[in-house]
Amino acid sequence: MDRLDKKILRLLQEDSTLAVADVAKKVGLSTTPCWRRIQKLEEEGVIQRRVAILNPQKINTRVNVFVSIRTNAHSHEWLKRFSEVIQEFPEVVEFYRMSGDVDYLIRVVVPDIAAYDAFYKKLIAKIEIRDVSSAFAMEQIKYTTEMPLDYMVLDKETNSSAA
Amino acid sequence: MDRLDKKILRLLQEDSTLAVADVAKKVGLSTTPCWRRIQKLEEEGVIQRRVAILNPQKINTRVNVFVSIRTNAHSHEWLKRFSEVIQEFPEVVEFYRMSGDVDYLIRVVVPDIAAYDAFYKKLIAKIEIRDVSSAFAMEQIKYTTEMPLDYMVLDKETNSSAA
DNA sequence: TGTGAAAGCCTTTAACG
DNA sequence: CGTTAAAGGCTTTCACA
Repeated sequence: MDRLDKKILRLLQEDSTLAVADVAKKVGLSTTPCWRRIQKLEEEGVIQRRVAILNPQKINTRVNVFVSIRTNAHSHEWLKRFSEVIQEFPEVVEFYRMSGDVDYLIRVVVPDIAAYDAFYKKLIAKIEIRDVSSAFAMEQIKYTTEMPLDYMVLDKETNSSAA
Repeated sequence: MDRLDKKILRLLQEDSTLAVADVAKKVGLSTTPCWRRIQKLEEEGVIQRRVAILNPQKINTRVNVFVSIRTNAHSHEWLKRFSEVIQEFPEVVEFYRMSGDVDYLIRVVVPDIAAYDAFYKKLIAKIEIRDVSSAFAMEQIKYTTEMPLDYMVLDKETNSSAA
């Protein structure tokens, strides 16, 4: 991966409907090499997928809840079961194993507090959890799927050659 | 929005490279009406954008940090400034105003703890914050841009008519 | 690796039930 | 609102530098 791949990724992270020819123009390439690069980035799994991002307002999932979970069952078995349970819920859009005093953190999207309560009841009915604490977001000020590309490790461009 | 729009959204949330004809087939429509529906969903802003999702591993942003922020400057001015500062950082991918004892919650993506420390220093150099506490994720178990569509409010399908 | 052009597929429009 | 079919554009491939 080099500077041009990075430019391509930057563009496609913003808008994946861009035509290959347009991407090519913007990065200063003609279509075929640009197409080949995009292809390669997909094969290598750098580009994982292309998706439509929906407006949460319009689909009635405007409330974000962060749920901190503590457990005493630190077994592999419990985590496996917990994982499976969580994956089943489409309301859970993010799920992290944490360091520190909280064991797991999940982000849940729902229309309102009542729906969160229903979700919560369904969750604790399915698996035993020592301690759950919920924090409600009043407002989502920023949300993006664009990752910073500043940390990308680029191949040394010692000259014009590459692998 | 009706049941068919919902199906279309479900498909495009998963994979926006699907050809209109394929979407049409899957929802049991022919291409033109399906195309018109997708067009409308975009115009109405239900579909906000189409983006490429990158693999965090490959672009060296595998570490997620959740930063809880408390402030005593509860003024509109302070929030405006804070917002602007945060938006500037590509490492901040989510930003919420919270209820409860934490005022703001942000998710930061970086390659490692050292990079987080550098980010942290840049942040506090730019704006005064009363209290910052960082929680590191050891593992991202689930991350999806797919929102649950179960809460969507559908038009009453009393018969076959619509607006 | 890059260029330019040809082939084929998809999107988009139009004409019509 | 649905269908079928034609037009135009984009992706993808190929031959070549």
